Amino acid sequence: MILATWNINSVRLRMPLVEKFCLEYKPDVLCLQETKCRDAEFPSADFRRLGYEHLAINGQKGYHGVCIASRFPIANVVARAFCGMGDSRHVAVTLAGQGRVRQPVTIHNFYVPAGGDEPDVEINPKFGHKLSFLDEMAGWMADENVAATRSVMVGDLNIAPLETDVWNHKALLKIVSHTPVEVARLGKVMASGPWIDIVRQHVDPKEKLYSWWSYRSAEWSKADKGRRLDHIWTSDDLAGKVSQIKIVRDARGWERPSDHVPVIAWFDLES
DNA sequence: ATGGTGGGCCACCCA
Repeated sequence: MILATWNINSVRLRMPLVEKFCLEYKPDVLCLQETKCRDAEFPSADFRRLGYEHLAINGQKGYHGVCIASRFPIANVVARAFCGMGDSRHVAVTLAGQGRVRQPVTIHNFYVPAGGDEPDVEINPKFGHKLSFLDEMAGWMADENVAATRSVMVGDLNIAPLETDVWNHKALLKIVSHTPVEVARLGKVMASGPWIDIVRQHVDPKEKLYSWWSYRSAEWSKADKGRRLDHIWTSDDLAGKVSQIKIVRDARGWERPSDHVPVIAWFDLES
């Protein structure tokens, strides 16, 4: 089972890139963030044509929006609202246990608030919202035992936790996405269950690794001022079933790209 | 320290 996560930054605008990616990497399950359209405007027919007949969409007009597109049947679709707001930042499904997925697997797809520019809750409510969102995630995941067994959590978490998840650790310590306060909050989310950062299990933490490069930086590849904001975690029972990981860096150089690139995990769930 | 570039959508919001 091939699972991918990608902040697409407008699914309608970038449907040609979604198609290119799906034809090249053949993900069975594709989790998108920042779809930026209402459910009725989601290009569902295009996904069905590509073989993704099972869609769980949680969209809203103009902002945010997440979806899970699957070749396998899905059940138990849940879209939770966080922080008492109407933002579409979460959707979850369970893949039925059949065929190449022998037993059910639950997948959570998150788009964590970016948090604004100033890492100070006193003057920046967006930063407060981000921290509250993470606290609520941690509490809810612990209460619901989300990570207990056969679970995957993916998404744009808008935090680069490790020193090697950013191009310059010292320079970014006061930059939202890499502040110690956020990294500690993300640590609490991870401690809400037996979660494993499966990408870092496959890529040495000493190696630099990014999934996002700002639109504002010229020559993104040469300057390489990236951050690893996009994540795939699994419950510990699934960690040994991941055979390969890839971050599709090339996608940042495609025509009219998203500022994020896909992250892919290959699972062996047949045994 | 500043401003740089992209979304949605039509005055600015967001990243």
